[in-house]
Amino acid sequence: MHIYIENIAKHEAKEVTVKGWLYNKRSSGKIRFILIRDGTGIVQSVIAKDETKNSIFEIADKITQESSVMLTGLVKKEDRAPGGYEIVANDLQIIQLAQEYPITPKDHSVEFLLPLRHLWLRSKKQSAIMRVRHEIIKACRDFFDDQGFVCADAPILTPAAVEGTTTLFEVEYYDQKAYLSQSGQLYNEATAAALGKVYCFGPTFRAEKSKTRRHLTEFWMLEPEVAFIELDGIMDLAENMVVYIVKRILERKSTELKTLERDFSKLESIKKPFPRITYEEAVKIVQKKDKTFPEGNDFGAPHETIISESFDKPVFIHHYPVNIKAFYMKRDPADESLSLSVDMIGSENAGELIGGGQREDNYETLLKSIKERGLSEDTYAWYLDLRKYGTCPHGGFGLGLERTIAWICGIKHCRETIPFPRMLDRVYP
RNA sequence: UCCUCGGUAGCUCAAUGGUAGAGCAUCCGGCUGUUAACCGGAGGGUUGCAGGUUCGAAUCCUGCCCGAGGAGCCA
Repeated sequence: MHIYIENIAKHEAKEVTVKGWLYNKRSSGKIRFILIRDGTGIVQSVIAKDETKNSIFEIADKITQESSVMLTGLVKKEDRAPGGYEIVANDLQIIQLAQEYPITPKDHSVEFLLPLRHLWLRSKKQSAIMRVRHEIIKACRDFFDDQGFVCADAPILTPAAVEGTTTLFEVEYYDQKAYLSQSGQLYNEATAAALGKVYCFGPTFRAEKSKTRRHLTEFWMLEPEVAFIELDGIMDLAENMVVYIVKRILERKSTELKTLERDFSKLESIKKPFPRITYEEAVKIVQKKDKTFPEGNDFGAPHETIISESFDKPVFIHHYPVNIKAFYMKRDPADESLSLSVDMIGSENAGELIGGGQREDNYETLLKSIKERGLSEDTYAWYLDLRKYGTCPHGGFGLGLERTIAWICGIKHCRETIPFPRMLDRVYP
């Protein structure tokens, strides 16, 4: 019977077949140990010369790393085997004998591994990250679906910019120009007015010349948008979501977190409430360590580090000055120079994981803001329409998926959190 | 666009102006419980490229190419 390695314990003392790839092998005189991986786990099989067919023993000698194989044998509880179980082989077939495999079980540099990403994904650590990624995606969807949100995805091909105009990938769209989406947010506002509570979840694209551990040119963003919600409600939603995701990964992906050598205590402390500080309070924290930081500026990576190190949980920073946030942010009625915006900085120096806020819902104010920034009224005509036909207080946020995965996995660089990272100067493989 | 660091065997690195080397991988041999197994042997090099200084350059100088980290911008 063909089984997956993750279920091996259920088949103790039974004959099973595993299908997979040779992970590694060791030998000692007349005994061979081969490690097979099938994507769900790794299992050791033992082949002793005097206790099995000669043909199997010869195959075990010949087999190379990453050859595809089919192995049949008896499952035995064995403390000496990694994982606690091993298979006593009585049949072994090579599906394809692999050529010399470039990625050995020793250390390699990212320089070497990145062009080999299609093979690198087979390694223990990388496949663990992909499994955590999958669970985070599923947790995000479940969190919103269970509360009656509707997934209403935004288009990827768009006629205009959401954020700036300098960071767009341009594509030919028949006889006109189109751009790859930087955010689904403006469309979310339309679907939220149709459906009440919505989210979109898909790839977004930014042609920034950024070359840091936090940047990909193609990254996934989860963006909920809610009608009749205000700033505090947006923070509540984000906080509940993050707590839910972290708890679920701890419950369901502990094996993977162990493979990644993650410090569990750092994740176990992610509980409500998260600190909520104003931009002004955040500036004071930064200025304690960097006296040169001018109030009114946006925080750069070193400043985020200072803020992050002051807390052992993610922290919300709200009420940023209007001029460092996008045109659609609602102004604080109590102080017109401030916006009802909020960012969430991850703990352990994970950077900005969430950006969002309450949107400008007044037609005249929004039009003024568009004009002030030199944007075209015509381009945003449909967006302005939303303020003509039953406008209401509303808002939402965007969660950077790859940064969130990197934070939860304790991985430094975002490029390891997506199967095939797209970065400045790298689109292969 | 700017700043910093780097490029030596398939991989990871050493050799600080004087014979280019080690571990892993590969191939051959040994070992009946291995845990990135171990032990012995072999093959493997235009030191990123082009100039220059020098009796002599992987090493010093100039230019270029490629890569990594970071800044700005941003999730």
